[in-house]
Order: sequence, then C-alpha cells, then structure tokens
Amino acid sequence: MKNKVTISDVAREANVSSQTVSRVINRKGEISDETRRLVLEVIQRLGYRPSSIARGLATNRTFTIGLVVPDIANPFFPEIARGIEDFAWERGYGVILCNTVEDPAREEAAIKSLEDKRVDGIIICSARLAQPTLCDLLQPHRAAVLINRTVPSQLAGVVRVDDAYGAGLAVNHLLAHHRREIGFIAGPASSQSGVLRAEGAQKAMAEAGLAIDSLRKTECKPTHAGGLAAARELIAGHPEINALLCYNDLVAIGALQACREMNLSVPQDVAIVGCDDTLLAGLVQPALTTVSVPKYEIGAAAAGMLFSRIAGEAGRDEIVYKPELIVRQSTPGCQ
Amino acid sequence: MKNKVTISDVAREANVSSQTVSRVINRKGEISDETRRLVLEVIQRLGYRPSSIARGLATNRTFTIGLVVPDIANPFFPEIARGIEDFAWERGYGVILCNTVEDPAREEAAIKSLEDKRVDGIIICSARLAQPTLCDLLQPHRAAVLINRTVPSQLAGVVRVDDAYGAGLAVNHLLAHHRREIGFIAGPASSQSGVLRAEGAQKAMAEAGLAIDSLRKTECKPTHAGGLAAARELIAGHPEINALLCYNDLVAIGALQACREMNLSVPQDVAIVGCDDTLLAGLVQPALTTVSVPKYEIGAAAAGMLFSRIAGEAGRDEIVYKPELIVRQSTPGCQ
DNA sequence: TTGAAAGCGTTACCAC
DNA sequence: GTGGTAACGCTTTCAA
Repeated sequence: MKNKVTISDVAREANVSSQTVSRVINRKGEISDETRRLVLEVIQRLGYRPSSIARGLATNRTFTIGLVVPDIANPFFPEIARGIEDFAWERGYGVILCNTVEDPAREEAAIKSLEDKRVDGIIICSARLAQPTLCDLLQPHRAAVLINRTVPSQLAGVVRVDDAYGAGLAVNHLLAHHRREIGFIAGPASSQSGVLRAEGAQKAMAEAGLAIDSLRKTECKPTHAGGLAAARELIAGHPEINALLCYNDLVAIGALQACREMNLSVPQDVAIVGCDDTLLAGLVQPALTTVSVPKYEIGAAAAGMLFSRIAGEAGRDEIVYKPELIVRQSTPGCQ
Repeated sequence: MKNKVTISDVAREANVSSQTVSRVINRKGEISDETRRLVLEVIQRLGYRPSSIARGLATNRTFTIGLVVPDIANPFFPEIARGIEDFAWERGYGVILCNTVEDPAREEAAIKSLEDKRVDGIIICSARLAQPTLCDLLQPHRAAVLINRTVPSQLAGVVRVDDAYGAGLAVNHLLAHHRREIGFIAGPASSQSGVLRAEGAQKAMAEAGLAIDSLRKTECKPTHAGGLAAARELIAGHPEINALLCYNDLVAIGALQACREMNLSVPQDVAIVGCDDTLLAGLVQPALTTVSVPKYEIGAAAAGMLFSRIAGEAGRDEIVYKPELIVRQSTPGCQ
C-alpha cells in the first residue's frame, strides 16, 4: 500500500488551496466552473480519496452506525441486518456489526466500543442487559434505536413486534383446536420478547377461562439445541402436554425433533408453534405453524428512525408491528 | 448526548499533561504508580473514553476491518461472518459489514467506501467482480483476504474450499448409484466457485468415461427462487435427467420444490445434491445430501490470515479446505 | 518520570 | 471565488 494522497497533494498539484479542494468535494460554496473541473481532474488523476477519519475528527460525524445483535447466525437477524444495511447504504452510511453471543459482558463491551468509534448512532436488537445498565450505556450515544426492547423514548427509539398479541394469536389458535395442555418454551429469561409472549399467552388462557398454570413454562437458549433439550424436559415432566409454543423457529425445530425422538407425532399428539417465520419454517417437515414477523421491514424502519434521531428531527419514537399467524402443518387446521 | 470528555479534560483535572494521560491509557513508557492511579481515577470519574477517530488519525490504524459479502441473508454467510467477527473481537477489532446484493457496482462502491474509512484490512467473500477490476480495487488496501476467489498473493491472501474436488465427490456419488443423466445448476456466472465446481464435475464425468455434455448446465441466482426456476427449466428441457447438482443448499431446496411440482419423487426419480451444508440441509424433507464446508472455520482462518498480513508477518497466503460429502435422503444410498 | 510542540487530514471561520 | 489559520483529539518526537 503506497502512501495515501491527501487533500494538500491535490491542492498543490492543482495550484489551489486545500479549501478549494474541500469545497469541490463537498459541493459547498461558490466555485468557478473552471477551477472545479481542474480540481476534479487532478483528484481523478491522483486517485485521491478523502479520509473519513480526518473528516470525522473535523466534523464530529462518522457516517457509520453500529448494529448489535445476539447472533447473526440466528436466522432471525440476517434479514433485519439487511434491512438496516440497505437503508444505511443508500444514505452513505456504513454499519459496524457486533455479535453478543448472548453474553451480557460482551454486549456491554460492544456498546462501549461503538461509542469509542464515535458512531453516529446504534441499533440494538433484542438487548439482554438489565434495564439500568442498558440505559447507562445508551446515554452517551448521539442516537439509538432498540428492536424488541423498550426504554424511555429520550434514550432510544423503539421498533418492536407486539409479542403479547402474537402469543395470543397462537394460543387462541391452539385452543380453537382443543389443545388446552400447552407448554411454553420461553427462550432466554433476559429476553423481553420472551417475557411479553409469556404474558400474552397467559392472558389468552385466562380469557378462555383456563387456569394460568395450565401453561407450563421452561427457559432455554434460543437455538435448535436449546429447543431440543427444553422440549424433552418439558414433555417428560408433563406428559399430558398436547401443544408447544416456542420462542422462535429454531427452538420449535428442536422441539419437533424431541417429539420425533419420543415417538410423538406432530400435530396429532403434540401441536407446535414457532415464532419469526424464518426461511426454515416453511421448509421443515412438517412445515411449521409460526408467528410471522416482518424482519426486513423492521430493520429498515429502525434505520429510518435512527436517521431521524441523528438528524435531530422530531418523529415517531415507537413503531409496533402486529405479527400474523401462519398456519402450516405442525398444528391442526392446516388444510 | 453531552459533549465528550477529551484527553485534555482529564489532564487538566489530574494536573498532569495530556502525554501522561496518553501513556497511562496505552501502558507505554514509565509512569509512577501514584500518577497512574490518579489518572485512572480521573478517567473513571469523568467517564473518559478515548476517541478511536482521533487515535486513528494520529496512528494511521483504525482497528476496524471491512467484510464484504453478497448477501448476509444467504445462510452460507452468517456463520462465516461469525467466525470473522469472533476472531476480530478478541483482538479489539470492529467489523464493518457490506452487502453487495449480487450487484457488481455496489461491490465496487463498497470496497472503495471501506478504503475511505481507512479500515486496516478487508475480507471479501465470493467476490463477483471481474479480475482486473477486483485487483485494481484491492491495490490501495493495506491488507486483504478473499474467500472463495483467487488473486495474486501479493494483492490478497486466499481462503477457499476445493470446489472442484467437492463437485467431484458429488458426481462420483451419483455415478456410483447409476445416475448418469446429471443436471448442474451452476449459480451466478460470475461466481468462481460455480465455475470451479462445473469443471470438477465435468472432470469426474470424463474420468468415468462419460461424454462431458451429458452434464447439462444452467445458471441461476443463488436463492431458493433461483433454484426453483432453473430446475423447472432444466428438467423441462431434459426430461431424462435423473440427478441435479446444485450451486448451494438454497438452490437445491428450490430444485426440491420444482420436483415436487412436477410429481417427480426425490431421490427415486431425481437425486438432488446441495452445497454448503447449511442448517437448512438437515431440516428439509427429504433431508439434503450436500457438500459440506467448514464455514465458521473459514471465517476464523480468513481473519487470522488478514491479521498476519496487517502485521506484515510472513505467513501462508492460501488455505484450502477439502469439502466433505454428507449423504442424506435426497440421493440414493442414504441408509 | 514528565512535559511541550508538532503533526495526522480534514473542515470551519474569517479575511480578502 | 478563493485562501489562511485554527481547530478537531489524539500520538510521536524530542527535551528536560
């Protein structure tokens, strides 16, 4: 790598001041056509590319945002990331990606490291940190948006799915098909979505006049393996269970596998409902009934909200998407 | 967001020079325990966080690398990204993610924008740009590593899968089960992996004494929809086909669906082989025979190689992984 | 062991 | 229209 061409190299070569070059680059101020052409020609010839770093120092803007996700390998997040990245790209912004791997310490360190990098704003998906810690970490950021997690709107905008409503849809669907012995595999205890879904599910049960504890709850990692282990345990402890409501599709697929191992047929013996409607859901056998969520749109909306906040514009500071139940073969009532 | 605390704020508050503060932060030079403790205390109290931007300008190092992928929503890439991000994170590096969405112009712009951001190095997955363009774009970067694409080692290190070998494995498996009318759904024409797999497949055919053109080739987008369309067309044009070798698992799943539509049973009528062994492969019905590739390891290896290059260390400049054939239900010979 | 000054590459502000 | 100078927040180099 040869040494980078700087703005003064261009200025010298073009016999103008670096101010003039800067003006040409940034299309600011009046410049004679002739000078502009000359400068552009020199820029071209020297292959000059302005340093975002120097610019960032001078302007206090980096045109970079941070994205924090639990795990980009979890199929829920790549589409959200695409929605964010596409939106950001169109506006000349770059995206720094951080995985927390469900580790609160890493989540905290990631948010701080993004602060060090002076990103213009951050988007955090499914934050797992405790509320006070999260708020403290948000504070120093110029702008922030959370996905599926709530904080005071002064600290961050929120884009979320109405998880309680979605869980209600799923429970009502199961109850309509006479599945009353419902097990709930809730995912990580630190997931706000998991908590809200539990509440929504219990509310739906109560409205149907059923005792709340007829819904059995277990926690697990939000992975295939987590779902497998949790389903085994739940069914072993409650053999009467005839339906499982799962934290996400991955967990549901684990549950599917547990049922297969235990010779329980799905949906005849046990109905299974997933969440997120990832690509997987339509492809497994039996295809998964799932609570569908517009992932790409959520990402794009979060990015849009973040840019409003960066720009200091007043705008909505909460967007809530209503999920939809996609009925497939893993529950009764498909065809 | 209140104004950031700077190094001189700390210096003033601690009654030392900013040099001293800098030394404490960077653990450089000798400093009396007393001063160090004092400075650390003030840093803590003021909540000072050094600006990576200013640091980057002064040191010409940003502790950031760029990652360019065709599409993070394609399940092949998230695991690679995890491998890279984990490795980078441990060394204090951040990762800027760029999606090219299979658009060469965006790929080019992404590589340039990473140059502007003065990343310390870049990793490009499955670059689709023409060779001369790619080389020109690589040139200005301090360090670069390509995944599944080859350039002169002076320009970039290479981590790749032996695609030709993998395709050979698949073809031999099919031939061993008397499938000689093989169709090949090759993915994007600009994919070097696709080209190499075609060569490997044809070589395997030739070694079995079969005419090379008994392998019919079609291109497609590397998606579920792309595979569906390509398989429909290929089978319609060549009804004698009894096996399909697919660019990746997504394409193979599209092909699976095409067969279902055409009332062809898999694997009895048509055997299907995918590639990459993504999560999907084991979960669809019938489960997919696929050429398996160590995605996370590839990512980690690429990151490792990149850091060697950034550090200017001599090291391997090509790592080749041998893929493995995972036989499942979509081809004969499973149980 | 500590400090002063220069420099990194840009933009902002004020002259001309 | 254009240029000079300071400033952004840090590290590096040289002196003390």
